[in-house]
Amino acid sequence: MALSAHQREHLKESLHRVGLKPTRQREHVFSVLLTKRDHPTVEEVWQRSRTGFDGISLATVYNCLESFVRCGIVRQVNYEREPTRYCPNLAPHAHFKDAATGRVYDIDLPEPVLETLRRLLPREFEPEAIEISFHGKKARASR
Amino acid sequence: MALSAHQREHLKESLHRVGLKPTRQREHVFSVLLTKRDHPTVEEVWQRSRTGFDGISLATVYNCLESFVRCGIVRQVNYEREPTRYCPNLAPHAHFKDAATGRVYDIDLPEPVLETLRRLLPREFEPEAIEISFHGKKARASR
DNA sequence: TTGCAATTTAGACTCATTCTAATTCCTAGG
DNA sequence: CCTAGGAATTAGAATGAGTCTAAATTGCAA
Repeated sequence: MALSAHQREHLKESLHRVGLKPTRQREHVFSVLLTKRDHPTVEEVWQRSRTGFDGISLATVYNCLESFVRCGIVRQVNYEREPTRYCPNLAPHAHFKDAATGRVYDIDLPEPVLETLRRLLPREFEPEAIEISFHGKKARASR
Repeated sequence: MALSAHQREHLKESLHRVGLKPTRQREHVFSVLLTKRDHPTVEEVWQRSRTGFDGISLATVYNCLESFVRCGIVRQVNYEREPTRYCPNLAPHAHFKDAATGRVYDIDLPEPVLETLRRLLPREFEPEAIEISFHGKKARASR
């Protein structure tokens, strides 16, 4: 699925802010991320990118994803030391990993909860990021 | 530093619960973890273990740590995809990683806060574990 | 003692990720 | 339209944490 004019503009500006340029590859990989937001690994992004962008290399997919993280439009998600996953959801959220399927779900994080967490820290700690991940079972078969 | 009789007994029972035996190596590695609770990596545990246990192998340190995790007396701590760290603190706690030094600090997690987090989940999610990690700067030079 | 199962060990292996060096692509200036 | 130069892309090599394998050792129970 191609990017909308709005999405393309957003990508362009975000990249520019850190001195990078939009390219065909970056646009395509970004569209892959937006199209199926299921926290894919690099390998999965690569597979998906190759249909629609013949011959795109794995190294390029690594580079593209890294540039998105650098300019702040994509987050990395790690569970233990499994392959890193990529998430274009910019709102503050936690992740829940279903042990049975391995699927990762976004869990909305209201600001007051974040504030509660920050208040746990002694004064000398100045947090820049908070990562919250749940691990467990998910009932039912809803998507 | 050697294990106290109490600690040795605790280790023995914990291992037995999952069908493992206490060994010289396991006791030594466990004492290393208890002596300096600074979330060491495997490599660091290995270095520390070799003074006091000549010739203990890296593979054994990996095995020992894995057996501790299996029987629930040690937790793994991961930041991004850096080498896994090991933590003998059993109380529910979060971690704060200081960007400047790389040091990891334990942050106490009161039960009510955990409950708040669990309540963020839709009914079909059944969490078994919650991981919380802060990342940021720490002021002052206190330990 | 002996036998046996668990543990330890060295070293080979895996695999996600990073690096390298060569090629290709844009684009601004002529 | 050309061309030069910097950025981006690429294939493949390198890295490094962690896992696996198969052989040696250990500790214990009969």
